[in-house]
Amino acid sequence: MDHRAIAAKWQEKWSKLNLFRTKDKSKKPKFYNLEMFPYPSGYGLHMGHVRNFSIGDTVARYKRMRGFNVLYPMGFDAFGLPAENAAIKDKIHPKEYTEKAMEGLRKSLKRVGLSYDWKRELATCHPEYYKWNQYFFTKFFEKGLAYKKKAPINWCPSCGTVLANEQVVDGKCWRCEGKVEVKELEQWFFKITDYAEELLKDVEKLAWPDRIKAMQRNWIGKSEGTTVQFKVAETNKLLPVFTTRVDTLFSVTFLVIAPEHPLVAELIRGAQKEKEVQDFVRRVVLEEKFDRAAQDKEKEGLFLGKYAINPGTNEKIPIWIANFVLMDYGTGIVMADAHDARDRLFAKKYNLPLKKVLKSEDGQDTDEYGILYNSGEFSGLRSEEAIPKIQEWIKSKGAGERTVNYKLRDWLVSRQRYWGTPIPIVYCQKCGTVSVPEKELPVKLPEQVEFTGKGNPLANTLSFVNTKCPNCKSPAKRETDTMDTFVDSSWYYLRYCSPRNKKVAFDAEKVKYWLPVDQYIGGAEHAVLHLLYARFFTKALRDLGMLNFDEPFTALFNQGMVLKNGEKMSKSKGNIVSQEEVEQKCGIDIARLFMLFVAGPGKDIEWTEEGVQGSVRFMQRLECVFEKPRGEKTDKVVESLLNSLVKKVTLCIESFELNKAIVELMAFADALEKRELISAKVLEVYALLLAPFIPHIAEEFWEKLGKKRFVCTQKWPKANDKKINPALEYAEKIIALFVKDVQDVMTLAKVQKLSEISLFVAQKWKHRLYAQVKKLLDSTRNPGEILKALMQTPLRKQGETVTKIVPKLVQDESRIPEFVLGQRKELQIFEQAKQRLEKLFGCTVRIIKEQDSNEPKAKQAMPGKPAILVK
RNA sequence: GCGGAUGUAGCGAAGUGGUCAAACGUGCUGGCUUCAGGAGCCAGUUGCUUAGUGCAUUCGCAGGUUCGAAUCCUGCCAUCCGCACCA
Repeated sequence: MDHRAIAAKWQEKWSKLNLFRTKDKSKKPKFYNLEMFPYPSGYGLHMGHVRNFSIGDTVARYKRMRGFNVLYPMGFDAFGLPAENAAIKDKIHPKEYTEKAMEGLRKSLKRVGLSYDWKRELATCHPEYYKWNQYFFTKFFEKGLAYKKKAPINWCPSCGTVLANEQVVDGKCWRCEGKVEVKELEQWFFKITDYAEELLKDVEKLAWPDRIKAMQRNWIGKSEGTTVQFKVAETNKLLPVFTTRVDTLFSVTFLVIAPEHPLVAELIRGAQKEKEVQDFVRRVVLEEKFDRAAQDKEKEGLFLGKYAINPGTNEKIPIWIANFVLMDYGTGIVMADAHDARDRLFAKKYNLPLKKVLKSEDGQDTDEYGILYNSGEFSGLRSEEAIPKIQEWIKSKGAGERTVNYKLRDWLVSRQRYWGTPIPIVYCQKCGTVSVPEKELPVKLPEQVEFTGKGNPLANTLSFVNTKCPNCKSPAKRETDTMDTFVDSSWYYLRYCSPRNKKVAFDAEKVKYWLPVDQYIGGAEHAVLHLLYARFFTKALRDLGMLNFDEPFTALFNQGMVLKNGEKMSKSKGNIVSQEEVEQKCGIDIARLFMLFVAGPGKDIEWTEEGVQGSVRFMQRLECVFEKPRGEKTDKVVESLLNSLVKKVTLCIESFELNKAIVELMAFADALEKRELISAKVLEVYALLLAPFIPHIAEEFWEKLGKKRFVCTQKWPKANDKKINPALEYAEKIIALFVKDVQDVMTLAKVQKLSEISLFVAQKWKHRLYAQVKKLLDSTRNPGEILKALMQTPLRKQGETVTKIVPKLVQDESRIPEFVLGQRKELQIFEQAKQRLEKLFGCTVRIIKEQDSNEPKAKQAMPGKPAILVK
């Protein structure tokens, strides 16, 4: 088979007939299946992408066959730094670079045979798209959700721009891994902190991987505690301190303030230590923030020469500044006590007093929750009791209150780069900061700019900077920062519902129909970046009255990476296996099949030639199977296997266990190879089941079977689930078990005597009986006849009978049904079971009543027990 | 330190209280077929043993619950990921 030709053939047919175009109206239930859209980097598609998208495509195709109206779109996250860096380096305009890359990516994606609705394609760098980024920005601005402030921010010198907190990893830039510095700059922020509580709370509602949910919770970092106001001695100044351990209040012997805290300057103004403190602050602050945060960093501090009053003890305690206190957590001031390891270290170094106030139940020193002493009226209380009481007491004194603190910071969205959405703000001397009204949007990115690699090209483009105030029409200047590209990806899933609409960002009716996304698929690298921002956007737009749901992605699946030689594929390591290469070598269906088969879709996999060979062989076997002569009738065994195959494959896809589904499909090919009687009907159903996994080849098979239209538009097969008497079913299961053993014994041991078989079976039965009886009692209404048969079965090796065991299992005797049925009825059940077994196994089954065995032992063991013999 | 996961043949990976631990794939060993093969078929791949059956051991380690545990509970150990001087 020429896999490349087949793939091309069917891709063309699908596309010609717009087979995957999605309608916005349908009587079918909707299913929004979405993959994180790719960044068009110009390096093309590698197997990591192919795996990711194949998983989504398999689900989409399956859901379509199951009768869902499936929205399965694709687009490009097209703004971003690499395009701009290419412009500086290779003198290609970012627009050109990006369009080229998208063109290449689009072609590659189509060659993978992914069933996207390409009519809905979008690219975030097009003005028709980013216009709405700007629209949302102005709405956020009006509502106070977007604001500008001067703050110390993360600056990446190599990217020449600021970064959000989420984009700093280990003190390094998430993109270029360059060292991040701290700068004081005026920047635009989105007020994501307003949603901290809701973002945290709603994590519980999500059908997301635990890992991702934990990371989100962790990032939001809620901690409940107390803000205590420490009065500066001999003044009315208050120093607010956040603590989670207010039970150690009476242990506080000094305060420590972050050096860059604005109150520091105020405290020392005019004091004799002023100069010394300023020098210290300058030195510490100049140190890079992320070096300073290193755990093994030597703790350094300086006494300010001032004192505060501990509201617990009313004692005068010294105020220090130190490098280990973080400005951006809590209030930037900590109360230092003897029950914190860091504070103790610091106190030791500078000879500060310490005072213990906690001990454990057994009188030992402890830093954990314990029993208070030396704590005034709270002595003797346990920490858990003391905390709320101290909070109350402090509140009544006006010296503080219960507070909740979050680690989450506001989202810094300004970027000093060209290739992004211009922030739609104008600075007017008269009117101040003015947002651009909707009718003047989009503020287009000027194309005639110079890429020098120094500074923001927009800031150097006067024709862009100089404008008129939208209010008063007097000369004004534009904001030259662009938006973080994560703004683009925070709402693209809404745009897919109406991608060409020029009047609104998204058609409310259509969004109401399609959203939220039923299945989102993507890598774990966006655990706190994109996923948190998108959640925030959804909630913010809801509060602007534009959406009526709280969470954008109901279910999330993290696919694993594709490794080569144990490492993630990357350009720099030179271990990229490209889509093109694989398509040439073995065909895209085989590659897809391999990646879905080799491990669960959530695990990392290694790309190996040997592994792919397995899929090649399976494909060859499939070809043989589909070329076998076909009859009218089908082997009964095949029919039964097919029925259970349908059930299993359906179940596996539903639970994202695509690897297991393929295992079942492989096993069925084996069975077909060994059988002679196969009807066309069986192969048709088989082709349907294969279709989501190997879409092109399955179409080819379908055609070979003489079927019209497409396999991918057919209905998913239904398993034949006949309702049967549960008692009968049970008898059948037991007999099936019997039959298997008898077969084993007879074929392997070549033993003819039934008594020997009985012995063998009886031994094997013991443990099975427990299970069966247990299940029987749980699941069957009237299992008397079978139970009786079971209970009469002696278990000779252990000298036990079922009768002895059953009461142990069931305390409630009443649950054991009465045995009203006699021997004759019992045989009748076996007779019925026999008939069904014959169907099932396609062989002759005879019921034999044991008589006249020569072996006395066996006779004793199996008195008159019906057995089944297979021929 | 906090949080999340994972631990089963040489490797990848099934099995999550009971028919059988190791399906399926790959690798390796032997045999058959072939001019040849990076092709196909058959057998084997924890140990002892058999003409065939069988017996013992085994799911990171140690306990516990159960008639019965890879599976449930407790405690350790190892690996991976995220956060971290978070007060």
